[in-house]
Formats: sequence, structure tokens, C-alpha cells
Amino acid sequence: MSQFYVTTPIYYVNAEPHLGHAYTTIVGDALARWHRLLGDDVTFLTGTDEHGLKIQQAAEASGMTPQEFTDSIAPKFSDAWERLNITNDDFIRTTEPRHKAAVAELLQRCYDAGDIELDTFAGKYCVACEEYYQDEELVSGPNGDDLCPIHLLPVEYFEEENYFFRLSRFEDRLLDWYAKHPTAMKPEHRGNEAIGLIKSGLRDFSISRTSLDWGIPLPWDDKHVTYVWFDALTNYLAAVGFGNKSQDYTERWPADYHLIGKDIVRQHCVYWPAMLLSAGVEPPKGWAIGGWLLSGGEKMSKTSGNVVNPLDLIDDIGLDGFRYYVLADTAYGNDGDFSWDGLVNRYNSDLANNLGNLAARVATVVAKKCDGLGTAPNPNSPLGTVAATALEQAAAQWDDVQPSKALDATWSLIRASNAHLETNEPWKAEPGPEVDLVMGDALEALRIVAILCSPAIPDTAQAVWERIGMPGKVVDQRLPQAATWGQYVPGASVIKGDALFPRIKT
RNA sequence: GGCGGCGUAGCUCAGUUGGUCAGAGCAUCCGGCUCAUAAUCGGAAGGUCGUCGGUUCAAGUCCGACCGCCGCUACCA
Repeated sequence: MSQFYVTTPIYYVNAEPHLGHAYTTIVGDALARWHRLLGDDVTFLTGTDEHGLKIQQAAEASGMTPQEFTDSIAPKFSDAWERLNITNDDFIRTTEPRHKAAVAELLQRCYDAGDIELDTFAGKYCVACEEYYQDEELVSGPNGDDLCPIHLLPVEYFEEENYFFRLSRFEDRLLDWYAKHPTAMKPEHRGNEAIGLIKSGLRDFSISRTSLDWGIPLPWDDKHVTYVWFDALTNYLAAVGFGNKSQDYTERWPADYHLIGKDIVRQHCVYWPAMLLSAGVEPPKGWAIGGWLLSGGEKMSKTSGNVVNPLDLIDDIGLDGFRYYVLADTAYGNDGDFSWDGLVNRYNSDLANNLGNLAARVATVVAKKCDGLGTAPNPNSPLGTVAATALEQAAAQWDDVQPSKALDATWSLIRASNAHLETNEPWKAEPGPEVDLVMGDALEALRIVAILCSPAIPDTAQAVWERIGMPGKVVDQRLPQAATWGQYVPGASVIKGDALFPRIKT
């Protein structure tokens, strides 16, 4: 049994879960479920990022301590994932002791390696924002002053002692590493961007603050608190026991995939492997870089009022309808455009018309022509070839972190099954061996479809499994054996039931 | 400005190393079927593969220029 470790980013708890979080998390879930079908020992990690100034401020504003504040928000994420049927094996919070231990360990290793040094950070600072700004970000005031772009107030020049990570030393090492691992970043064009970032030159980045309390103190200098990335990224190691002497983190590390958004490529694909190389830890095997789900063609933002709440959607379209849409409708790595019309189109054509209707018509014909009992498939059915191709292609696409293409391959078996029924017209024939074989083919195709689609639409997959009379759980099936043609067990009652996906009127 | 990406049927996109590469799904139209959630099946129509040059026996597929979009450009988790 091989290990498979996949992570989502940890989500910052200054806002509630939105569609973008849900998208990445559903992709991770589907990937994890696929690998469980393959028999891998899967670790699927998600969690929350809970330190930093914004949390400290938000906590003060609501009259809570930072810990109380994050304790109140973090469950909104774990609850949302539960409602979306996310099967994460772990949920890490950066305020947990295991995480703090891992951060301390990683920092200490980089410090001992000489890659973290005290230096002066200087910049223009807006007191209202409590942020430093680059010159090009600033707005020019009427008197030629430099103004903060948000508050339009003059910025002040500050100097602060910070510890810096000497990222600049890692340019060659990173390029070497990526040269030896050319397919680590998927899709390829996203990887090219990261390589471009490295080649364009790397600057050291500051990893600590003295002006902040809500964070993890540096092990060797507790006047400083860890700033952002050394804190956040380390969660991936913390969850598998890094920094815990009684655990061997290398049992599950390096991770197979970090799922990330395109906005955090620099941090994950440049900072993170450099930090790990410094600390003597193997970088992850892969990154899967996703685009954004846009809303009405624009990035979702509170100001444009186009934020979509995923939990509202599942009330309207059903959990699996929603999961299927986000997985099937956008090629992972590209931006997708979320729209209600697109959602309904996908739902009606793929789920209601193709899959749901196939299950319904098969059940009806079995009831009318086969006494309601499942029959054995034809071992030499042309659908067997189609099923083998579907499995092969779906496997290749899941392996490449392309859920939309994997589902397309899966749906090719559904379409072929509908066509196979048309070709043979069992509803016209008298009951008998020929009809039994045709319906056996359809049932067998549905059995395989249930397995192949289960990473995306697990509840539906199980429902199909049960309606065709298969015992046990779809999730206990193991690929590729379970998807080979001819294993449908005849004799069980086939149940029609309510429509799996009632059509939505448009 | 720099780096990167994109521009292929109405829409969303596939098209490894140049020679069945002009494709899929959806939408449209026509026809069949009526077991099924007015679902399904078959067929048709639809693109000078952004523009202009170049390399080649042969180019969406390589090279150059140009046009039009978009992302990143550094500590804002």
C-alpha cells in the first residue's frame, strides 16, 4: 500500500468560507477519494491559519481574545467541510501545540543552517493600515507626499529589526531541484511561471515581527514573533508529526500534492522548498496549482457583491450537484466562471439527463422485462471495451489532477450505455436471454460508473450502487480490479426509487 | 517596462515530439424512439485554427513581427 498525502491551503479565519475555499477543498477531497479507491493510505489535510495582525485586530474589535476569536471561526470551516461531504483525515489549526512545535523545529533548523539572520527592515508604513507599502503602491498627495493607497494618509518611514530568511541564496538550488523534478508543478504553464519567478532573482524575506503579539515566538529570540509564511506553510509538516520526537514525519512526508491557488504560487513553490532545503527536509513531490472560480467573469469580492456562498447552493441544487459542477465545469489550473445558468446546464445535461435518466430507464426495463431482478452482463459486450477505456483515461486524468477530464472520461461510459440501450431496444423485445444480457450490460455499466464517479459525487454513487442491488459500499471497492467488466452479481432486486437528479426547469 | 500565459466551431474547451488535426461536450436544426426525469439515440450544420510574413515536400502544430486579452512583478494569510 502506498502513501498518498494531499493538502489544501490552510484558510485564514478572518472571513467565512466562500466558494473559492470550497472549490479547492472539493478538488482535494475528490483526489483523496480517488486514491482511497486505488487502495492508497491517504492523508488528506486541511485546516485554518489563525495568527497575525488581522486576527488580533478582529478579536479586539469583537471584544474577544485572539484565541477565543479563532475558536469561534475555525468551526465554521470544519462545519462547512462536513456539509460538503469532505473527507479530510485531519484538520490542523496553527494555534495547536503540534503546529507550534513544528514551526519552532523548522525555524531552528534554518537558523542553525545559517539561513536566518537579523537585519533591518525599512519601509514606508501606514499607521492606520499597520502595513508597509512599496513605493509603487503609494499614491501621490497634493504636496507630493506619499500617501497610503487605502487611507490616503501620509506614510511614515520606519525601521525595524527583523529576522530574514536568506532566500537569495537558494536560486541555484531551487532551479536544480526543479530541473530534476520537471513535472512537480501542475499544470505545466503554472509551473513555468514559478520557474520564471526564480530566474528573475530572489530577495530575502522577513520572517519575524516585534510589533506583533499574536503569533509563535522565535525559539532563540522571544522578542520576535514568527511572521506569516514560516508559520502558515509549516502546517503541512506539523500534521505528519514534524517536530514531535515520538513521531517519524517521513512516514508520510514528502507530500504528494499541495493544492494551492494561483495567488500563492510564489510562497508555495519558491519560499517553501527553499525553507525545506535549508532545514534538510525533502520538498514535496508535487504542487497542483488551481485557478480561481470567478463569479460573473470577475473575481469574487465583497465590494462587487458577487460572493457566492457554497452552502446556500447545496440547498438549491443538492450537494452532489454542486460538487459535480465545480469539478466538471472548470479545467483545474484555469479560471472558471461560476454562474447559476452554468450550474443548471451541467446539472440537467450530465446528471439528470445522462446519469439519472440512465439509472431510471434501466430500473424500469428490468422491472418490466426481468421481473425486477438484475441479470448477468454479456462478457463480450462492446460496453466492456468502453468501460476499460473509461477507467484507463479517468485514472490518467485523476493522476494528472484534472478532475474535469476524469469525469468526462467517466461520462463517456454513461453515454455509451444509453446508446447501447437504443441499439438493442430491450423494451421492444420479449423477455428472454437476449434482453437479460442487454440489461445485464446496463447494470454492469452502472456498477462501474458508480465506482468511477464516487470521488466526485459520493452520495449518488452509493445510491446507484444500492439501487442496482450491489451489497456493501462503493467506497470499499478497489481499483482497478473492481472496475473490470463482468462482476455484476445477478439476482438482486433492482430498485427504481425517486429521480436521482430531478430536472431543474429553466 | 520585465517575466509568463492565452487567442481553434454560437459557448466552454481537446489537439504529446509538424504529415487522417480540423475534434469533443453544450447549444441549434432535421430525423428515429417512446423503456426513461419532454429524458434518449442517429444525422446535419457550423471554424481561412487572432493577423501578416518565414522555414518545410508538409504547420493550429516550429520561427519572426504585429493585434487583442489575462496573470505575476515580492513580505497585505
